[in-house]
Parts: sequence; C-alpha cells; structure tokens
Amino acid sequence: MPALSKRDMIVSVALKLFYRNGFNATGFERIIKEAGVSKKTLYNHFRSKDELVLATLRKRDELFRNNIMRETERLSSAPRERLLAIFDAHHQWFQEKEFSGCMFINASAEFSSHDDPCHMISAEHKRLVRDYICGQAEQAGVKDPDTLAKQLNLLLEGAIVDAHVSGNKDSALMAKAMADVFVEKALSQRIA
Amino acid sequence: MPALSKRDMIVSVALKLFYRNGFNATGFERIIKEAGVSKKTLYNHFRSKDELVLATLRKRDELFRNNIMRETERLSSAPRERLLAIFDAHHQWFQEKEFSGCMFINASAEFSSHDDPCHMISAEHKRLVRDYICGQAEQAGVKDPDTLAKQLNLLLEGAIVDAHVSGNKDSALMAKAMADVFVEKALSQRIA
DNA sequence: CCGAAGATATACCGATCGGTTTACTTTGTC
DNA sequence: GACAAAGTAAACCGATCGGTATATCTTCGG
Repeated sequence: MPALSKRDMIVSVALKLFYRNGFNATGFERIIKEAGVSKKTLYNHFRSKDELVLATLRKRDELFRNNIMRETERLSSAPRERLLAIFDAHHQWFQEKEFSGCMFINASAEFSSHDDPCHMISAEHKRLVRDYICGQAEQAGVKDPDTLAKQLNLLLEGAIVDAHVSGNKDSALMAKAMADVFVEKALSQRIA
Repeated sequence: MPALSKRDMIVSVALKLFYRNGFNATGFERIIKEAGVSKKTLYNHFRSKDELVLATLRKRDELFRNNIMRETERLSSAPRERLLAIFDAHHQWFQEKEFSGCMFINASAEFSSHDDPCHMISAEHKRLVRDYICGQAEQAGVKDPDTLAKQLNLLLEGAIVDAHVSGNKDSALMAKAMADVFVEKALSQRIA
C-alpha cells in the first residue's frame, strides 16, 4: 500500500502545477512525468482534463479551508479574537514561498463564464469560507453575523489580491486593522 | 485613412478576446480572423505574443483609468464625495454585460511570477489606480492620504473579486459603505 | 500456478499552438 | 506610370495540445 494512491498522487501534482503555472498553461505530459504515472492511468482515473481540474479544485477547497480553520483556532481562543485571527492565518499564507494568490480567483480568471463548472466551484468555495466566518460571528454574538461575514470576506479578498498582484506581503495586517473597526461596530450593536 | 489603424484594430480585438477568454486560451488564428487582418501583418506590428499581450495590457490600463476617472468626476463634485464616487464608478462597471473581473488580476493569475512583464505591468496598473485615489484624498485634505488610499484600494479589490467570482453585483455598494467609515475617520483626523 | 486487473511505456491521432515563408495584390507617392 | 511599402491568403514549420490504442509487464487473489 503506497503512502499516496495513484489518484492522490496525480491530484497532488496537478494541484501544485495548476496553482503555480495556471490551468491552460499546464499540459498532461508535465503532470504524468512529475507524478511518475502513465497517461493511461491518468485517463483511467479522470475522463478529461476538465474532470481533473475539478477534482483538483475540490481538493484545494478541502485543504485550504481545513488549514485556515485550524490555524485560526490555533491562533486564538475567544470568539472575538478568532474573527481577527482569520486575517493572521491569511498573513501566514501570504508569507509562504509558493504563494500565488487564491487558486479560485485564478480559476475564475481562466474560466470566466459563470456557467463553467470551474467557476461555479470557485464561487462555492468562497461561499463556504464566508459561511465559516459567519459561524464565528454568530459565536461572537453579533447582531447581524451575515453582514459582518460579508464585510470581513471582502476585506480578505482585497488582501489576497493586494498580496498577489502588488506583492504587498503585509496586506493581511492592514485588512485586519480595518476588520477590527467592523467587528467592534457589530459587537457594540449587540450590546445596544 | 481608416477609423482605426491596423495596429489599433488588432489591439482592440485582442483586448476583447483576452479579457473574455483569457490569455493562454486565446490563439492568434482567432485574433487575426476577427480583426480581419493577415498573420503577416500581426507579426509586422508585434514580434511575439508576449509583446501583443503587453501592448493589450497597456491599452487596457489607459482605457480603464481614463474611464474610472471620467465617471468618478462626472458623478461627484466635492472631493469628499469623489472618494466615494470611485465606488459608484466601479458599481457601474460591474453591471456591464461583458464584465469579467479585473484584467490585471486575471493576467496575474496566468502570469504568476512577479518577474513576468505581464505581472509587473499589472502591479504598475494597481499602483497608478492607488495613486489616483491618493490624489483625491489629498484634495479632500485628509491627514494621511496614503493610508486612506491603501484602505480604499483594498476595498475596491475585494469588491472586484466578489463581483466576478461570486457574481455579487452589489459588492461595490457594500464596499462604498465600508469606505465611508474610513473616509470619515481620515477627515476627522484632519480636523483634530 | 494461473488468469484477471491494473499498471507501464510508447506510438499514434487530429487539432492547434506560436511563428515563418512565399507569392501575389493593393495602395500611396514622387 | 513606376516603385516601394504594406497589405493579403495560404502553405508550411516543429512543438505541443487533449485524448486513444497497443502491447508488455507487474501484482495478487482463488
């Protein structure tokens, strides 16, 4: 029994290459070479490139959200701090050498039609992240957790873009400071 | 004398196709066909695809910033309102049928290396937009125009991503409401 | 020990990629 | 009217694209 199944190996390599070099720019020859797998095997597990891309994005969603949640909860204890710790978790992410922006924003750039399955799964990922923030906002006891979640989410998106496009590695810290204003506002509404 | 020179025609068509379908996904055959131009002519004006992409991005930067500035100034008069009118101008943009996110965020997704000329011109574009905001902030007389410009810029980036990836057409309005908080704060600092 | 499952490498497919070349036609200028 | 510049269509280049087929080898359960 291998540490990673053939399928997982393929997805793992595809994840790295798609994230680093883009989807259209990454060919199958490169993937099977780095995964140490034959073309037949790849097509045995995935009917087409689209299917591989989708499987890759699903895996990325799983890994990313698990990571953000774990780090967020490791960095904080109280619900209020947790809302801000999400920004610290992003800050850590931006410092990674392999950081190339948000894979789902990148996917939406290459598959721009809203009907495209890759675009749809990207929108779904963003919804799930926002839902997580909303859950934290609820735990913090704010009056309108949905609005706060949308606000913090928008700040996160802005920070990601600023970090990737402009190379501003501290964007998450600025976003965090901005987020604090809205967290404070939302919490004061609860008291009122 | 044609309304558009051959070169302008090529750039115009490339702009549309690159924006709509992405850079790597758009081939030369398609561009010359829609531009009604021979391949020789294209290579007469541009040495390579990279050069065409760069020329396209430069044109986009020019058109986009002119448009945002014009609309912003059309929608507002006083400096303070102008800072917020930038969000209204973006809101208009998001409602366009052909809206496919920010072309420079999209370019950074496909050309992820920070050394890549396409990525560098994208970073430059973002810097120029931020500079415009900073200029407006100065005119409004805020104490620290640079900080406010960075904050408003981050909100704009977030709104663009939210509009494109998640299809939230009202993201600019939410961002505007958030921006108002920081504009107010910056202006009160001036008075203090 | 044998046979099916699943892996492998490799050749192949038509299409398209970015890019070049050739030969012909239009166009504007002196 | 001649001539150079710039345009055209189309063939062509090697490489790579996503995807298929073939033939061989490994693995492993009955």
